[in-house]
Amino acid sequence: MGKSLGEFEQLILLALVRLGKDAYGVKMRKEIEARTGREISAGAIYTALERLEGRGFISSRLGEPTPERGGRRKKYYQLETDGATALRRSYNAFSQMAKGLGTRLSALPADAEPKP
Amino acid sequence: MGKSLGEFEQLILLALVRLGKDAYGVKMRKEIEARTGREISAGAIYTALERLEGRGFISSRLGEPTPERGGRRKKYYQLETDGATALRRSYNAFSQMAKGLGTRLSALPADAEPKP
DNA sequence: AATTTATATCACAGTGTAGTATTTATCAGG
DNA sequence: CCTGATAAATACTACACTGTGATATAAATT
Repeated sequence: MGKSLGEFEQLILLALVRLGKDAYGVKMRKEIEARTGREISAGAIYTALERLEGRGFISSRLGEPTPERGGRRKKYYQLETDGATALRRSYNAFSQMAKGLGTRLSALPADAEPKP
Repeated sequence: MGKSLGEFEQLILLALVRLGKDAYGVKMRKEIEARTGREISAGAIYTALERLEGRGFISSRLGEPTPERGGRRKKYYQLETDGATALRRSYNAFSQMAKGLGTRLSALPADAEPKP
């Protein structure tokens, strides 16, 4: 596809930005679920993260083990230049397309009516 | 995938809402290109439109021939209930995830810095 | 060893896209 | 009025990339 992001990838990068230095898989998943109300399988996150890293959009480092009842170490992610660019583009594209439609969108429970 | 929309599909539905009764392939394409600055092949639009119609998200009707130097008839699209629901969801998800990040996103030319 | 936290792998369906082709209309010349 | 040229628009094809659930591993603590 090249430079652009899928919808899910967008959400992941947004979660990453939101969480800042505390961005790792499990937490991103919870963040997205909490904010969007949509359920996400664990696997989906990691697959997407790997692909994003493969494209150089994000980078990762392993965290130190924390004494919180054991468990595997966290893998923290950081947004890279190309990822930031792509995210900004997606964000702008969406904003430009949605600009001025706020009301019409929130008020679309049934079908769309062009003008009253 | 079920109910959710891809990024491109979002843009198409947003274009559709924007254009209202004047929403047909060529015009949607121009609208998206004009607003997002990103080039789109003609084929991409129609493939996506067909799939969206297949899912019942939109419906279409053929327009009458117009005397504007000939050419095939336009196919006008309309947003259906399910499509409106899906679009609203996508929109809300994105908004929720991006909420408060406006500044941080616009100001991400290079790489991300969590906090100064 | 059992339990917990977290990430990894797989495989298949769905979406994105460019490139090429086809259809349908009008226009101009004869 | 036919007929070929031209214009406008949509359709088809094929392949790469993304979305996703299911299942499996791994690494740490108790």
